[in-house]
Amino acid sequence: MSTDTIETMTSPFAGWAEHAKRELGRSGFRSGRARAAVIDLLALQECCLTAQEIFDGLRASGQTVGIATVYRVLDQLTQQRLLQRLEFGEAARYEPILPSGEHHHHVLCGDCGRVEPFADSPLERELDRLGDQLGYELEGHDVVLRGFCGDCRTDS
Amino acid sequence: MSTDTIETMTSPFAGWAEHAKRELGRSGFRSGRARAAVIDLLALQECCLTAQEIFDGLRASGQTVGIATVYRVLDQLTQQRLLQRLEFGEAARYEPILPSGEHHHHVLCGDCGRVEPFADSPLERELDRLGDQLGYELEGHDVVLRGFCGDCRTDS
DNA sequence: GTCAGTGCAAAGCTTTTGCAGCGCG
DNA sequence: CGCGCTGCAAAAGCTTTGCACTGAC
Repeated sequence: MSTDTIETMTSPFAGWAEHAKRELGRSGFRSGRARAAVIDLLALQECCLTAQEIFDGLRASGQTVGIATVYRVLDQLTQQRLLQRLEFGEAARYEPILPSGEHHHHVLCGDCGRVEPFADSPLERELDRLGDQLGYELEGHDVVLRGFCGDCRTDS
Repeated sequence: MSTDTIETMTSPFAGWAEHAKRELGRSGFRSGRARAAVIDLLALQECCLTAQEIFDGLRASGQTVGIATVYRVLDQLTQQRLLQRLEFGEAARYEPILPSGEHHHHVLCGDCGRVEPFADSPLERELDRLGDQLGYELEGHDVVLRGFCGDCRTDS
């Protein structure tokens, strides 16, 4: 509150921090400084972060949180289905799961390294259909597109 | 050669070993015992393997190959676009890329841990369409479905 | 003969675990 | 005031790198 910037207001994860804390309380977790800091930082993002990025981000804002605690918090939140764990390349990335069930996937540029989110309903329907077809009770799915973005593409 | 089993004949990656070796030669790589062993083992698989599984598999068949060499070979093959690197969970997995461009995706069971391949043309078309729509020149994509297989599902 | 290919051991990273102390409920 | 939450340091994977030696061309 108080001095939130425009960026904060337009974050796709607005309201998620409160949701997450409420859910944790409901599940019997106690509240703590470090966990609140991690949750608040995640809620301000546009897209997914690594544990190290979270650790550095908190450091930069003057908050000291042990890296082990960052990992523990990410693990708890993932198990409570409040975070989605993503695995591209080096380190695992995490991003909030919205209570609405809305979610997106990622497209990576192999040249500049950018990670962009995108959402698409037909794709979601197709994936659900596939789960049924395979006889699986689906719990989630990841889609990662790799290529070259508009700025980096060669168009040989 | 010599005592190939039926399984070998029906492997989805039949012919890939020769293709891979030919491509490497064409790119100026010299041939070597360890690399040939890794390539031959991969060509016999149904689905993706981890570096450790390859190392153990070679050991089991009496071939000694350093784990570092396994990683180096996997890295070279991936860079030559002869292998696809996949990242679910713990360790990275690798599987042959067929020259025909045919490929499949994976569905994981969260209970028994099984990994099954599946292919679906409508999904591929949808993903290509999305790349265009996003302004990306797509190079590849990964799709991972997570859930519970027919044997493990609860169907509450 | 030269230089890529290989094995072993050591180093590097990400992630997890042990343990002592702090603080929420 | 008990037990969960935290931080630090150590440990535990997976993966990469350094180096000396072997072997392909």
